[in-house]
This record gives sequence, C-alpha cells and structure tokens, in this order.
Amino acid sequence: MIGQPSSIERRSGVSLWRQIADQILRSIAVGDFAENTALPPEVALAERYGVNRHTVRSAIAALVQDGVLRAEQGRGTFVLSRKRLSYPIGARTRFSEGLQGQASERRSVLLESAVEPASRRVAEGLGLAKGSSVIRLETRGEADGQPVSRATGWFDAKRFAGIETAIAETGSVTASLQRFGISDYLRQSTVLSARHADAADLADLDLQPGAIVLVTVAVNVTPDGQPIQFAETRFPAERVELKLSAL
Amino acid sequence: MIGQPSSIERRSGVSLWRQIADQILRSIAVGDFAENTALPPEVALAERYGVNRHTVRSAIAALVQDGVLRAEQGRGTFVLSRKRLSYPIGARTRFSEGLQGQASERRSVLLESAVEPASRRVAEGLGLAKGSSVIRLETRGEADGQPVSRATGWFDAKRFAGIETAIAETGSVTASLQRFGISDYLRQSTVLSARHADAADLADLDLQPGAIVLVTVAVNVTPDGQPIQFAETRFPAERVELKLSAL
DNA sequence: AAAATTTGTCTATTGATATAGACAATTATA
DNA sequence: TATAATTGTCTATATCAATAGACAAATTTT
Repeated sequence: MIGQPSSIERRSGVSLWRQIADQILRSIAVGDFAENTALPPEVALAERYGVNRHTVRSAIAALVQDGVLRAEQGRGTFVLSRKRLSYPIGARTRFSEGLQGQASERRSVLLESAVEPASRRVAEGLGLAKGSSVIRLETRGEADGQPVSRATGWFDAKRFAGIETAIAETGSVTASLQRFGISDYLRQSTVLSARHADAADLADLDLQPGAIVLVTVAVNVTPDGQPIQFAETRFPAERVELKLSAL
Repeated sequence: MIGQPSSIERRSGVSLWRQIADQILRSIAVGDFAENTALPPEVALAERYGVNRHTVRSAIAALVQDGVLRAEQGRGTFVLSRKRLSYPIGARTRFSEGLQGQASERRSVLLESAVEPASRRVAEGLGLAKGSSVIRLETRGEADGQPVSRATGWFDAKRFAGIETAIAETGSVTASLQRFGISDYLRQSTVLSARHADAADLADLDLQPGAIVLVTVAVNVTPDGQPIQFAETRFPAERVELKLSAL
C-alpha cells in the first residue's frame, strides 16, 4: 500500500499551499512526477487536491522559488532535474575534462569577442600594464543543450592575436592555445564566490530572477608561471556544483 | 547542548501556533517539560517564542484538545501523564478483564458483520476447509470513549450461526459464546507484530498518518482444543501496551 | 489562421492567523 | 485578608490564506 491519497487537511495550522507543495515534492521523490516532464496543469491539480487553482499556484510558486519547478507560460510547469552537473576544479582542469558521463553533449559557444584596453583588475591578473590591449571573449558552456556556464575571459592581445577566430572554429580554448605554442597550462589561482544572477546572466543562462550563480575568478598560467588568461565564470547554482580537487 | 531554540519561522506556510504546539510536544517528549508539572506561564512562553500571548494560547488550546495538556484557571497549564492502557494478554484473557481501574467506561462496538468463504489463512486457523462459510466480525474497542482496539474476527458460520446478532445485543463476545454452550475458552496461539496503520485503521482508530499499530493474530479454542475464533486485532501503539502473561 | 490549452495577472471577498490591550475569574502566596 | 500570579474572555485591527471570476499572454494543436 504505497502512494496513499494523503489528502489535504484543513484547519490543521498548516496552510493548504504548503501541504500541496510538500505533496508535490513527495510525488517527485517517489517518481510519480518524473524529472524534465510537465506537471499536470494547474486546473487538474486543483481538482485533484480539492482546492482552488490559486492555491495550487501558491504551492507551485514556492517550489519555483526553491528551484524545484519551472513554470513556462503557455507550455506548462516542469520538474527540474535536481542532479547538478559536477564541475571539477583543479590545477590542471580543462573545461570539458572530467565531465564524461554526466552529459552526452557538451559544447562551448562564443557569444562575443572584442579587443579592449585592460581594466586594472584584468591587467593585474595578467601581469600587464593597465590599459594594455586585451582580447575579451564571452562564452557560454552548454551540456545537453542547457546552459551550465557563462565565462568572460581575457588574453593578452599582443601575444594571442586572433585567438578568437581559433576558438570560434575549434570551440575549444585548449586547442586554440596550442596554435600559439602552449601545450600545457595550470590554474594559478581561483577565487570562488556566489551572488544573485544579474540581468545579463539571467538571459544568457536562461534563469529565473532570483537565481544564484557561483562565480570563479581564475588566472591560468604556463608551467613556468607566465600568465595566459584571466577569466571570470558564472555557473548557475541550481544546475552546477563545483568539485574542488588539488589546486 | 540539548533543547536548541529551534526558533519559529514566519511565512513558512505553517502557522505560528502550530509550530509552537509541535515545539511543546517535542519539549515534553525530550523531558524539558515533565509530566504532571506546570508549563511556564503563558506570558513567559510568549516571550520565549517571540510571539503574542494569544498565539501561545492557540497552541495550548490545540494541545488541550488533543488531551496532552490541561489548563486550570489561576493555577497553570499542566502536562498530562499519557499513560497507555495496559492490555493483558494471556491464555484465559477476556476482553474487558484486567482493565479494571484503567478506564471507567469500556465497550465494544460492532462495526460490520458478513458471511463469507474463508481465506486459506482463516481456514487454517479455524481448522476448516478453504472456502468454508465463516462469519466475519469487525469490532472496535473503546475506553472512555477513545478507540483502543480494532479487531477482525472469524467464526465457523455453521457452528455459530447468528452470533453477530448476539454480539450486537450484548456487546460481548464472551456472553454471546455462552449462548452456544461455550462457557470457557483459551488463547491457543498469539502472533504479535507492528506496522504503520493503514488508511482504514487511521479512520477507525482516529489516528494521525504515520501512527503505529500493534497487531495480534490469535486463535481461541475450547479447553479441549476445538477452534472457536480466529482474530486479528490492531491496537494503537500510542494508547495501548500489551502486557503478556503466561500463555 | 484559428482554436484550444496553459500559465500569468488583476480585482474582490471571506475566513484564519497574529497582534494589542483591557479586564474578569480563579488560585496561590505574603 | 489583601496581593500577586495565572488563565479566561472580550474587542479591535492588520495581515495571511483561500476562494471566485475574468481576462491577458504565450504556446501548442487543429
């Protein structure tokens, strides 16, 4: 006897929307509502639980806020996959390494590139004079078609002239660097933080307002310590976890 | 560090009075509030939980309703000792014997009766052929108006035709059996188990989901070993304990 | 292109929840 | 006996929870 109706109790001191939200969570855990599929429409849920549609909406709103569900106007409300991509971070970590088996399709998309004077922060990171010319690359990482990272990287424009075309062609930073004679590089430093996604990240990573992003700021260097790249990467916390290995 | 503040959460979908009531229950279970002693006065509780006195009163009112507390004007609010009914089980135990002094009012209610073919389990218990006609009786035991047992009993329909009406009249199995010339009977075997109450028991015994029931499966026989009754009885574990004597 | 489906937003109403204050009723204590 | 402590009752007010209905906006289906 599993999967009782567990119907809703009124005047119990627990609001109906909270009871329904808990019930939906249970249904997901049990597998009654499968991941990446749509929930029954709100009217159907309202009927099932014997409450008003707006009450169901309150329950759904709470679960959307918690990152469990995702509502899309006109389409439906979907159960998000709760397993996050585990992204390894270590001294020798490459972008796509260590993700085998977690996603069948993994790629990096170049969104924008520009040559600009370096800000102080970037100049310091790359060991250049402030205002030196740098190449800025905006990229988005995707796994199975879903955005999982959003990076802004800077290279010394003198040393790596034209790297943006190589990256656009190959889709790989590692492969592009090899064209410049760099076969190996290390992660010199990484600073990790978290914040709410800003408007740009919300759009690029396809997130809902209020979503959280993990932010890494890293400096990659050659084995002899020469700075190659300064990069800030934002990961949607609801889809990605960072697995730290030896730095 | 026992007895964390476990403070109250607002706008969680769970009303403050419900959270406080649960907290008081926890404090009782842990022993912070001892049985038969007074709770801190309402104003003190209100300050402790950071709410209005009336909110505390709502919580107390709910627990008084549940029979956990008793409030006395001018004196205080007291934790009731929730002594469980001690139900003796032995070879010669009768339903209402041995309960003297524990409950002032004790009765058995016939919920349903039917004549059916015996299942294999019942047939074996009664020493009949499978499919023989048996009388099934569904009864509820009550002590001081509170349900303390829920039994399903089977009799040989040929031997005890019409026993259901006798039980409905007298309210006693023992008295009814006397009409069939049985003045004494013994408990031949008893199997004891426990499980969560199913939906039907929750309703019949007035329990909350998740409640536990003690289950006895017994065969009663005449002194010369002739099977009379096969019975499964469910006892709410929170209200009843079974005291085993010599079988 | 049109219709149907589904989520989003708005207004309105009712009852439950929570706070606040005042005072009564009962009991224990000085 | 007076006083203090404690629960009980009442009124009032503000916010949350739940229901109800209508329509907009986006998407899918026909």
